[in-house]
Amino acid sequence: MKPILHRRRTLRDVAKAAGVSLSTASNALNATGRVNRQTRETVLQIATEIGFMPNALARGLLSRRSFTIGMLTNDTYGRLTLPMMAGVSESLVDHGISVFLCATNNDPRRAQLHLQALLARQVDGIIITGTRRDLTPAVELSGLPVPVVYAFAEGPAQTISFVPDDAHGARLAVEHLRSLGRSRIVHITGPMDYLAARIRAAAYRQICGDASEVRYGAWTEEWGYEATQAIFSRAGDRPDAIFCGSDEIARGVIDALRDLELSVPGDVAIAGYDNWEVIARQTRPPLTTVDMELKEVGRRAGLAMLALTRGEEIAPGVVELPCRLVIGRSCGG
Amino acid sequence: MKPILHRRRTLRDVAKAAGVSLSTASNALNATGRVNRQTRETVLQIATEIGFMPNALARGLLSRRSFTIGMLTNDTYGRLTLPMMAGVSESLVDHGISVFLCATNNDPRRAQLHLQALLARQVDGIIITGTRRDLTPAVELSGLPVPVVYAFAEGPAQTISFVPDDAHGARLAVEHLRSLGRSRIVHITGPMDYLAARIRAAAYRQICGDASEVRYGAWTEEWGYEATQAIFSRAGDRPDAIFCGSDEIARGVIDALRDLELSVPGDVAIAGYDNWEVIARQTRPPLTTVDMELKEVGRRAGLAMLALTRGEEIAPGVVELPCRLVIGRSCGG
DNA sequence: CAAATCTGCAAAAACCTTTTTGCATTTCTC
DNA sequence: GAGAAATGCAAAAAGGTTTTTGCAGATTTG
Repeated sequence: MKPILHRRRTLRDVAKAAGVSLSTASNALNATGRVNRQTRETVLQIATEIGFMPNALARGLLSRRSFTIGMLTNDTYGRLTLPMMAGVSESLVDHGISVFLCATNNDPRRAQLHLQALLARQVDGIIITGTRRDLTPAVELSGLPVPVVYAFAEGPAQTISFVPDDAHGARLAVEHLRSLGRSRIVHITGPMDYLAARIRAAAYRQICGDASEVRYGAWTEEWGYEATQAIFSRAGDRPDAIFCGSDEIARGVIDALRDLELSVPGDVAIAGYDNWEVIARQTRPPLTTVDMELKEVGRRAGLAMLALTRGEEIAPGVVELPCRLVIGRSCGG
Repeated sequence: MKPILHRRRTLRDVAKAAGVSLSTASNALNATGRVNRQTRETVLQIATEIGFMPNALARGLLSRRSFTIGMLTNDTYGRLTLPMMAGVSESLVDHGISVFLCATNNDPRRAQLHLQALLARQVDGIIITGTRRDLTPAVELSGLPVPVVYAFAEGPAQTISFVPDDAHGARLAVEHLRSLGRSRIVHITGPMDYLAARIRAAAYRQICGDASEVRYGAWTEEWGYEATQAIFSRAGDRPDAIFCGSDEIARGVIDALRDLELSVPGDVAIAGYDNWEVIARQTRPPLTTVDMELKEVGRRAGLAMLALTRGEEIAPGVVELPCRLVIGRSCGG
């Protein structure tokens, strides 16, 4: 298939058709300078008639702003990136900014390649997103000629980052469980080398005090199953609630409880984390879980970027954004 | 934080530092024209020294090719888009092409907005991705000044589309089940208004003939559970295998079988569809499932786009790409 | 009514790169 | 050693837009 590539219309076409000069046509379209009302209307009408659309390349060349930004992600799966992307887009599309998405696949060489390409394209800024908040970027980013913002990843000192408030998320879940009368709550979560896991565990410990018990492992269903088996096979008091570090873990936990012939939430209440809809909503019972509001994280990062590209100053630091508790049926109440 | 925005280096800077004219500098860097070896080396060295990087905007303005493409998606969740995006990127990044990702959220107004922006940015082409192959795009795309390619969506006549070969995927699963000695296979799948569901069902029917039974419903775990309950609560022969239209359905089916105290794969073998890793691998037992090779779909779409932007001709039509069977333990064997 | 102000438009410069053309030198050929 | 060819570089044009400057003619002011 060979598409008909009719040459795109330029300002010159508009000017010629309207019988005015380039500058007048430009002024008319942008409502700048001094243009007679009648003239302006003629130009506007002709512009829409022939489908004129200003060439963003030429514009960017002149203004030294491309009205584009780059987003570098190492997420191959998309579960974190796309919601954030939606937030970024949402905050920027109305300001005429488009987003280059670059998947690095955790390959430093590829990341470097993408970065070079973005800079060559004169992006106005770069947003780095990670799959965990304590991941060092695969590429050197200091001394760039454009502002950098981190989303779902903590940048180095003197940079700006937006991350979910893990402590807040953990408190939401744990306090919800306690408000429902549960007192023997254990916490099954992911690997200890995840900063997010440690922060959530600390928040949980602060609330539950001496009664607290944290089990670090993996972000998998299997680990949730295994940990639950271990917990319920030993002697002594049995927990009446489990706060899980992810919805996948929660799912494994519920599976194990079913095999142990314990009811959820009757015998044990379960709280998840992530609000990964496909899991959370389809688990039986549907999970009560913590939503990290990734879209909002993206939106805030986009807004910060917008301010920076305008030359406004923003205080560096890590901004922690509140989470939201999604009520399912796994905690009862 | 106010970043230090040291002005980006231009070719003029290089030329001045090297003591040559703009044209010579350009020729030296691009290995065009006639340039003395010594001069060229000097220019090259200075260019790397001061970190010169040609301005893609200026380049694009001149060459009338921006070396960018736009990707329009209505997938909010990201499960389909990001793998395809990775494939698209992979086939294009080495040719110096970057990708604008635009999430339309199924909102025609937003889609139109993104489309306008892409055209203004002089993209060399547009890739449309859908969440199902029979989805009409939210925006008018005929008569565009740039080539359009569809990925995981069938475009109208005279366009180019790449989709997974649903019939092939279904055959892979069903024939695998049969090769393991299963003969009473039922098919539980999603809504009948999905073309993909109908194609897979037809392929399944062709193999199983009179013994075939298709249950259309929803792409959910719940539906899988419910359909399984219905099938096994009636009188007559019980199936020894279930071919599921999605991994989520498969999961619901397995759940139901467990409640019926039937073993998987001992009593009933289960095949899924999608190879949605988080589900497929973490189900107990891990699913044998069909992978649609989304990355390859994206890669092929990218390659087609590349050819089109070079002015090569490509025959229109729907290209169906083979699927791959991923062996888990849910079918035994 | 002369001077000052305002109005409407055009010309030209600028953004940064690539490519074509042109002009001196130098090197080769007979 | 004279004409032809090759070499090395610079100047200029082009791509599409925005913005500054300039210049007439119309209108207002004292």
